[in-house]
This record gives sequence, C-alpha cells and structure tokens, in this order.
Amino acid sequence: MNDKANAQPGGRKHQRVRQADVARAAGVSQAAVSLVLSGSPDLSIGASTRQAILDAARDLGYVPDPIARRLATGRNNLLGLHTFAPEFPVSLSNSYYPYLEGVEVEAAAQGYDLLLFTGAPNTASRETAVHRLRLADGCVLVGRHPPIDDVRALLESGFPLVYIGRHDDLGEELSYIGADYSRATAALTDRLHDLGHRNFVYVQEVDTAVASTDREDGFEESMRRHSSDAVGTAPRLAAEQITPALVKGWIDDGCTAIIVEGGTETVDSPASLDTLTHVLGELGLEYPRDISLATTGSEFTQRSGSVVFAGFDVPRREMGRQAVQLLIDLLRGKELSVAERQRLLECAPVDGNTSGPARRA
Amino acid sequence: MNDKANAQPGGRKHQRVRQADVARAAGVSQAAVSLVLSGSPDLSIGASTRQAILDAARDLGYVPDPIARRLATGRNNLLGLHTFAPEFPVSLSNSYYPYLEGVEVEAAAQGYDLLLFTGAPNTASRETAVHRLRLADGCVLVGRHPPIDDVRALLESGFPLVYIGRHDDLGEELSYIGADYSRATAALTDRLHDLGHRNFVYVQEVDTAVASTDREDGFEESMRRHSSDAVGTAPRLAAEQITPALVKGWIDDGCTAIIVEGGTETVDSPASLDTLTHVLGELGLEYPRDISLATTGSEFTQRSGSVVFAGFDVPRREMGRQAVQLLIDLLRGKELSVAERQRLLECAPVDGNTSGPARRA
DNA sequence: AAAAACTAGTAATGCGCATTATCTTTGACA
DNA sequence: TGTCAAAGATAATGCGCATTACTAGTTTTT
Repeated sequence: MNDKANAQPGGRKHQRVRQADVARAAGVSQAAVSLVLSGSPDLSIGASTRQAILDAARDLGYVPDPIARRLATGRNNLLGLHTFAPEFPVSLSNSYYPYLEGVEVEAAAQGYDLLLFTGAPNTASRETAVHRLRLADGCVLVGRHPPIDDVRALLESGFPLVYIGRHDDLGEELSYIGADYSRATAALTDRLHDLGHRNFVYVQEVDTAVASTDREDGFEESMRRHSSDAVGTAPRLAAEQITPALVKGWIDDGCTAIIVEGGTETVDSPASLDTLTHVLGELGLEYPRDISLATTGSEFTQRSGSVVFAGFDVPRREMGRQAVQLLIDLLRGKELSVAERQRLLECAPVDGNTSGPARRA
Repeated sequence: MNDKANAQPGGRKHQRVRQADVARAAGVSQAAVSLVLSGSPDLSIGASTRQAILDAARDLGYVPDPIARRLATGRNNLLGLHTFAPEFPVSLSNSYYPYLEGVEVEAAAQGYDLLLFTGAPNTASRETAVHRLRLADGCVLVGRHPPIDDVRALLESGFPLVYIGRHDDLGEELSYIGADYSRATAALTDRLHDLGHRNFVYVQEVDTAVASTDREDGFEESMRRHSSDAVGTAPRLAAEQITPALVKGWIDDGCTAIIVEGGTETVDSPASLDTLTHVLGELGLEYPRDISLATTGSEFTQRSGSVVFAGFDVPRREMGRQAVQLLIDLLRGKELSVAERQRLLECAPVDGNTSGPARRA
C-alpha cells in the first residue's frame, strides 16, 4: 500500500511537493509559481493565473524549501549565534545568558530570526561545525577560547562575523563588541585608592583570556599611576588555593583591599569570590569594616542578604544588542571604519556595600 | 583599492571560494575536488592529485557551503528544536528547560548537532517561520499551543517531526513523546483517597491545553471510580481568583485535599500554587495538618524550607531524549508502528510532605 | 595478443528555487 | 490599418555541491 521505499533518501523520487508540481497542477510554468509564491506582489502575473497557482499550492500542500531558496538568493534572514560550547548556555547563572538576551531582543527588533548553534568542538564534527554557521547569513560569536584557526577561515571566506568580547588576535578584520575591562578595572582600583587604600591584592582566574588580561592591565595601570604611595600584587589563583593562611598573610603584609576577578565568561559560578568571603569569615574578618572587597564584574549568583559587591557592571545585554546591529550593518555591506567595527563599551561603576574607607594601619 | 561593490549580493561575482576555484588552481575538475574534499577517502583519485587539491584548497581558504551541500545530498546532520515561543526558553525556572537538556544530550550522543530556532510567530514572518525548520533534517517541537495548520503542512510535506507532549489532533501522523498525565493524576488522586480524603478540589489553569485536560480527565476518572464515597470539583481558576473567601468556602464544604495543576509547559511560575499556599497561611491553616496539598507535576521554583509538594514527576529530560531517538529513527526511514511513534511516558509518584491523612470531619 | 579488469579522472546532471532575457498576445493610438 | 507598448507568461540559467555515467589509459588474465 504505502510506498515506503520513497521514504529513504536514496529511493525517494519526489517525496515533497515542489514548485514544479504546483506548476503542473495549475497548468503554468515553474517560473510563474515562483513569481507568485515569493516574488513581489506587483509582478506580471494575471489575477486568474495567480489564483490558480495559489489554489494548487494550497491543495498540494506546498511548502517552500528554505535551503533551495537560500542557495538561489544568497540570503535567508537568519542570524546565527554560537558559543563554541558543547551545550547551549541556558542557565541563568551562566554569564552568557545576558548576551543571549540582548542578541535575541535585537534580532527580533530587526526582523531577523535566530539560529542557536549547539555542537561541541568534538573530535568527530569539529572541523565541519564551524562551517555550519554559514547556514545563517551571518553569525554572532561568544566564547573565551574560540578555535582561532576556524574563525579565521570563516572570516577570510567573507562570512560576516561579530564577536562578543575583544579579539585582536585576528587583526582588524574581526569585528567585535567588547567591554572596556581595562578602563573599568583601573577606575575601580582608583576608587579604592580614593578611599585610602594603599595596599592591594588582585586575585585573578588561573585561566588566562583576553577578558582576564585586560582586567589585569587595568589594575597594573592604576598601580603604576599610584606607584608613589601604593602597592599591589596580582596572583592567579584557583579557588581552592585561597586558604586562610594565604589571606592572613596578605593582611599581615598590610593589604586593606582585595579585588577578585569576576564576571568572566566561562565561569558559571565565581567560586573564587565565594571562597574568599568564606575564608574571611573563618578569619573573623568583616567587610567592609576590616577589609574592602571588590570584583571586576557583575554578580550572577544570588547572594544571601543584601550584599552588593563593589565593582562594575558589564553591559552584557547591550553588548548583545550592539553585536546584532553591527552584524546587520555588515550584512548590508555598509562601509564601516575599524573603530566602528571594533568597539569597547564602558562598564558602569558599582559602589556596592563591600568596600569602604581603608582601615588605619 | 578594495572592490566594495562585490560585497553586495547584487554586485558580487565570486566573493567566496568554491570548489570550482580550487579545481582551477589545482588543474583538475570540480568533481575531483568534491570527491577529495568530501567523498569517501578510498575513491579513485591519485595521491598526487589528491594532495594538489588539498593544497589548493588550503591556500585558497576553501570553506564548504553547507547550503549547497544540503541541497545536493538532502541531509546535513542537523536536528531542529522549536518552541513556538518568541524567545528561547533559557531560564531555569522555565519548565521547558529539562526538555532542552534531554534533547541536547541525546542529540550529542547520536552525533547530531542541534539548531535552536528562535522566532516568534510574529505577523511578519509567521508563515515562513515554520517552514524554516526544514533547514534541519528533522525537528523536535515543544509547546502548549502550536500553530496547528502550519504543523500539519510541515507534516504533510513529509518533514520528520516529533512533538514533545501528546498531540492527537493531527491524527496518527504526528509522532510524539508525551507524559501520561491522565494516569498520573488519577493515581495521585487515588493515593489521596487512600489517605482517607473524600472531598477534593482540583484547581486547574484557565488556559486549556492537552496537558491540562489530560490531567483533568485523570482526576475525573478517579472521582468516577470513587463516586460511591467521594466527591470533587475541578474549577478553572486564574491565580488572582484564588481568594481566602473562596478557599474558606471549599473547606467549609468539607474539602480536605486540594490538588493544583502544575508543571504545565508555558507557566513559568506556578502562580496558582504560590497563591494558594499564601491564602492558606492567611486563613491560619497549615498543611498537611489542616489540609492536604498536591500538584500535578514537578516544581521548578525554589521553595523555602524543605517543602516538597505531593504529586508526580514529569520525566522531562527523558522525554527530550526519547524524542530525539524517535526523530532519528524517522530520519533513517525506520518502520515504526503507531504505538512506537506516539508514546506516553509514566510519571513517577512523589509523596512529598504536603499531604497526609484526612482531617476527621 | 586480445579480452577483461582496474585505475584515474572528467562531463553531465540535478537538488529546488529565483531571476533574467525572451517570446507571445492584446490593446491603444495615430 | 499598421505600429508600438504594455501585459502576461515562459525558457533558460545559475546558486555550489554530490553523484552517476562514461572515457581513456594501464595492467592483468588466459
């Protein structure tokens, strides 16, 4: 009864209804069908013919093939989003989430649909995974450690790409929307200096990335400006390395303000900050009374009570939005200067309630 | 200097490198390039030629076009996921999330990549949005209120589709993985009956959907079986309609157990249950002492303390997994009976600590 | 030495659609 | 009555790739 042979990719002959089928049913040419079903409505197809085509299409259950359409036109009004992660960042506590929100909102506002690419760089499909992005007209990328060669290949192939996060390693070709971590961290350090702090410890993630070294640069830069009356160190520490003994040592050495790298893209929970507050508790120290705390980013995990860490706000949503806007500009072939294609957004300072005047030595 | 005219879809002549370009550079035919770059490695292309092609491809920065590939082969190893929602359900509190997890895990395990389709049924792109799913080889759908005509059109066009959630309105053609809400709700009601409850109120969502009426059916069925000694009503109430006066009325009428519809797909927060517990507090009633509470689903919002609502567990992750497995079977043209293509999974009972023996009248 | 069997590669075709150039009618106007 | 233009529709082509059928050269077989 049923010709199951046709269900197979090999054996199928014309499983799905094509424009040609509609054309035959309506007694017209395939071109006419194409014009009526997807061309601008004012084209030269008579009313009766048009109706016949529409009827036939409805009766046969014609559904356009987006692949063929895309191949023919070169566009499909689809924007890609890829994170280079095996699974999609669907958790609220994941710091990617606000980017996604911004991208989603702006894409919708601009009339583009979104394609979220999952797919780990697993051994099997790694090489093809990145090329797959070309299913969309252009793509927004997020991720601390992208496979740079693949990204370069895509870029050189002329595929419109916008990175969320600064990425100068591919030169001026790669467009991005970043956050000015360096400036924000310097400003944060300056504010602590204004509060009287003269001895700092900046705790960094072990995992170095642009977002991480930018922050370090900002800290160092501030330290240099205040080199006449302030000192600071910037150790890279894993959460478990932050022991009471270590912290005690800092304080004994005169440290009055600790800054913790935070809000980094792949760190789901800022464990370092959690550990540090825990250690301070063990040492019987309260902040901001005994010591000032700050973090180079916004917090995602819910804090008990009303603790708001001093630091700055990474405008993630806005970065997502602007990334989409930039991508669309690229898609439309708009001429953009390098400054327009590589932007750093400012991070608003957050005073919080974890830092205060330096304890007198 | 730069030929910017070529950047435009109209003016561009050969922006990106094609197999034909590689072929010319290597002095071979396009077919040879195709065979080497994507054909099985044991095909009849000599080693030197093969190397020349590989070199040329690398030098020119060739990147395969997934669209053309897909058009030619009919497959691209991509599975779609669509929720009919304007934005993607990326929040943990959203009850779609576990489905996504299951789908993601299983797709990865089977070597398929995932394409998450965003795109609201907004007036502009609504009609084309659904067809866009055909970018993938097949698609998993989730959603309480799908645009049934579009889904039918897709289905009739032969596109492999698996719905998460029961959907009999399209007959036997639409495959699905559902949860046996009816049976689970009946069992839950039976358990309460076993505890001595004889007078029930089942609070339902105002928004009717299959997942909702299935639960109601289960409740009614249990009531019918116990019609000799038990009674119950099943009002559909919005959260704000649940007032102290109303609840007081139920209790005065002898109600000892309240079941609240929960875990429905689009309800981000089970507001009805929250409202109800709040109202009970206002009335000075404690559960399970004064009254038993249960819900027809699992909870997502974090509860204060260790309250675990009586009810049952919807195996969402497992549903996601099985949906993917089923979809892949369909893709491969496997012959499946209706029973295999339309499955209801059992929901494990959850005793919780919000229900107990009925208060004596 | 002729036929059979490989080997290495190419030409041709089609996937489903959009688009352009082209052809055929018909109507308007002088 | 003849000419030109507009309207209505079609044939042809290409998007980039995979795939099949086929050609030509080289061994192997008997």
